[in-house]
Amino acid sequence: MARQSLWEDLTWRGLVHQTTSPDLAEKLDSDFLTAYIGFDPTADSLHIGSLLQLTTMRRLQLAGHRVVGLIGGGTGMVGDPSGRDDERQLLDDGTLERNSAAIRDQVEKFFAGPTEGLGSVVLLDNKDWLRDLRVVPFLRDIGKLFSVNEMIRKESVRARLEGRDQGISYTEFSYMLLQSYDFLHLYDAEGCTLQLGGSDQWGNIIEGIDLIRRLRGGVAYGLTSPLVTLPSGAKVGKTSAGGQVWLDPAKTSPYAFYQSWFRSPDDLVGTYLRFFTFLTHDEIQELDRATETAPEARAAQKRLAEELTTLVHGEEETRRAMRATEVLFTEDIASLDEKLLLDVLADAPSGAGTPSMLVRDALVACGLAKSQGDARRTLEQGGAYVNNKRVQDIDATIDPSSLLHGRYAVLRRGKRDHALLSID
RNA sequence: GGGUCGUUGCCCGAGUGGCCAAAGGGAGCAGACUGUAAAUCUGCCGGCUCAGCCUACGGAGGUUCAAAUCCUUCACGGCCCA
Repeated sequence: MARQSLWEDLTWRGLVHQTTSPDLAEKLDSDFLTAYIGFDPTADSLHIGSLLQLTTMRRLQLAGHRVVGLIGGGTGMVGDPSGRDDERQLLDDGTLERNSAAIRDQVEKFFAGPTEGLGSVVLLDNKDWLRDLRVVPFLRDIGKLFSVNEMIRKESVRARLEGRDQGISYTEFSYMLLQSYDFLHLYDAEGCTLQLGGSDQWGNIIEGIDLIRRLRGGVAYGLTSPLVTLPSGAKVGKTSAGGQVWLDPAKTSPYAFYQSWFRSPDDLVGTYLRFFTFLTHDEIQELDRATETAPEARAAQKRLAEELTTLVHGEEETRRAMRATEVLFTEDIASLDEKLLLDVLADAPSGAGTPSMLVRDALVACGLAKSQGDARRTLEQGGAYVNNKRVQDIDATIDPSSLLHGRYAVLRRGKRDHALLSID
């Protein structure tokens, strides 16, 4: 059967930032390639930046290509200078090991499920071939092919050379060689001819392609996608607390995950739908129109949040998040039965209190305010709510008769952050 | 190794003996406006038992009635020289 053009789809979605060769478009649609994409084990979970890499892998897989997910257990020992203005803190082996394992699990989970008719997915860790590299042969065979003149012209390096305060260590300077070597290795061992990455990986990718050409006379390709921190440099997918949005439900609850997408600004929601979801072009365009004609309904944001939460956390968690979203912002919250109330707030921070305690103490106890002063300020400024009713008196207490089911109070700070206070 | 400059609050960055919890900007928080959006405007933005007190200007020690500011020393980093 005629394949739907992957290239056209990627282009339409805005996922193509740069390619190393115009031939790639043709290749992607006519051949079955093996492509790889790297994941840095710098934390014990992937975040939504890497979600883009996962979905892109998925798109290739759906088109029948074979994809290799490469965990950077070896390169993680060195640190990629790309896009950083300071030297990386090196992780110790134990941490690296744990991070690699956690990320491996997440990637595996993401690709779990029926695989019929799809390209295969392989997970590898570059420590398996980098760890035991021997210095002298490496310098002789690989290092020889790199020109320092060229390397220091790379943006990632130059920024650090010109920076007044921060230099670059030889260790990080060598990173490029290792990533290039990865590509060479995968070319040899897996027949991999395409590397995907964020646009900040461009420099590293073309060095790898060069290496393959010079050492093997082979042709390999690179395809970069835009960085998710987009146009206006907007705060993409930060939680309302300003933190990173993780894929690990223990680090970012499914509810918080859902909410972070639900709050996408109008002018970016269309981009996100294209980047992250597998909705059809028609569906997306329809949502674009909805945003234009009835922005207050936030149909696009809703759909985005629903799709992505399902993709990452599954249907059950998504249902819970949606249900919580429906009641959490009105005084109707008092009408929820106890089980549903607890269910809905299961992901929110919580704290224990005593009857008639000061509201400001309660805010701190639940973690909604980080200090007494902070809580006091929130009250003064009219940003504090108990059971979605605004409270402004600094010395207000929790009225025992207003407790839900005799022992709960739902605290809220500002428009969006909730917490559950339980009274013994 | 030598010389020199630097290390300030979440980040950038002023401050070179008292008027400094420390200018300015950014980020963040709250409010108005609203749609759990953006923009704009206003207020806040170390902690506390909050008109006062405590902790802070890389670490330690010292000079002084008084130090982010001066001295000594250590650590880290930039640049130049070897």
